[in-house]
Amino acid sequence: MKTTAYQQAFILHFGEMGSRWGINRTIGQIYALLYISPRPLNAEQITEALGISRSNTSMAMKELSAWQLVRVQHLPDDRRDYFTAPDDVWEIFRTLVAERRRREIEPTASMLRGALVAPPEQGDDAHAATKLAEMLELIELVTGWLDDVSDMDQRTATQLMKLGGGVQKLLGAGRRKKAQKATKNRA
Amino acid sequence: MKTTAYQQAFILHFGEMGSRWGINRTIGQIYALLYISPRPLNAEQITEALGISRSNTSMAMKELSAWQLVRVQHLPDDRRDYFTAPDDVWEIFRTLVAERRRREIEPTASMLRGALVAPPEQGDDAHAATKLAEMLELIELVTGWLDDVSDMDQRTATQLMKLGGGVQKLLGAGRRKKAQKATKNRA
DNA sequence: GTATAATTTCACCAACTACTGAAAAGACTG
DNA sequence: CAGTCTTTTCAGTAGTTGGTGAAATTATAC
Repeated sequence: MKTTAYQQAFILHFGEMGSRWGINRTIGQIYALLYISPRPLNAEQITEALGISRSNTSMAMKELSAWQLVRVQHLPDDRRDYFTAPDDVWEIFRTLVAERRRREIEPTASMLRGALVAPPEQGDDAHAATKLAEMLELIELVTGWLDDVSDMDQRTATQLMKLGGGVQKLLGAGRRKKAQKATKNRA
Repeated sequence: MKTTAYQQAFILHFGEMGSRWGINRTIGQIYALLYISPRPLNAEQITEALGISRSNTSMAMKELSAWQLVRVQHLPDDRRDYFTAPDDVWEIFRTLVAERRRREIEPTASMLRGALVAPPEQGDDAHAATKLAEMLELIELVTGWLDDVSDMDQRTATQLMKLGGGVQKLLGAGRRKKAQKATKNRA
């Protein structure tokens, strides 16, 4: 497995962005490689393409599997594992949203729910409880919405998002804050 | 400045989640503290409340300011800086979305645009270019939508999100993937 | 069973990040 | 301006994370 300069640019970018996205360089690179690869790759090919150690590849694949971002498959007469990224970006997007929600938001939502079971009613604690409630409400609103969108097929979701601020017309109200904007011609 | 056990729980949770959110413990704790504090706090109070060093507080405030997540204000006859988090969660949410977008998505979108100015037309590079285009399209769709929602006032956005999958009725199409769901009674 | 191929685990080292205390810089007062 | 209060910077260090090679484990073949 050798990669072209064109592919390299993309792979290296994902590696660098990895730290901002909370994943490590190796994982970012591997995912980029799998995403653009026209065929499944085995661990050895990945190792060679990226110039990393075999064990590093192994650990990264484990992590990517935990994120449910890769599929394993097998070729006839070959017992090595071959990996692919789903080829539908929309599916990848949904998986990412679901996993990030589970890891980064759900624990907080559940802590907040716990703190609000018997909210204090006096003093600064009462004020704190009010703020926690506001935060929880927003979290539930947004995650609920994300659930709804994840349940849509790509076509519907696309339609919905392209509609953008235009949805207000449908809702009947006309409360835009900053007049026009990009909205208009994305449909 | 001392914190109650109730406040502590919230603050410590944010500190722990910090690593998952890509911020450090100190920053998570400080933000939690400011968020629930009924009044502005100065650096010394924060330092004391969290049991960290004064210099750590200073660096954290610099970082939070860079994220535009805190406001500085002054009290009469007191030359220390007093910090607050915006008290509207919706505003905080918008800031977070905008900043994450700027730091975590925009660099990639711009790299993709660059790679697609003169896309290769043959072989594996051509396939890669197709995948990059798909990714860019999704990114633009989602960020465009986020822009639209950020421009809405909280009321409108809430209404929109509560509507959830119900928007499909408005759109006229009926393509839900997994029949009903939580959607129904959130309005 | 033994041999071989493929994968995973893990102790170790390197690189990076978070935090501190001390010193410097900046801002205001009289 | 000297003195004081406040904030910032920074070198050093502790703690964490990332990546490797060697060894162990698992899976298949003969």
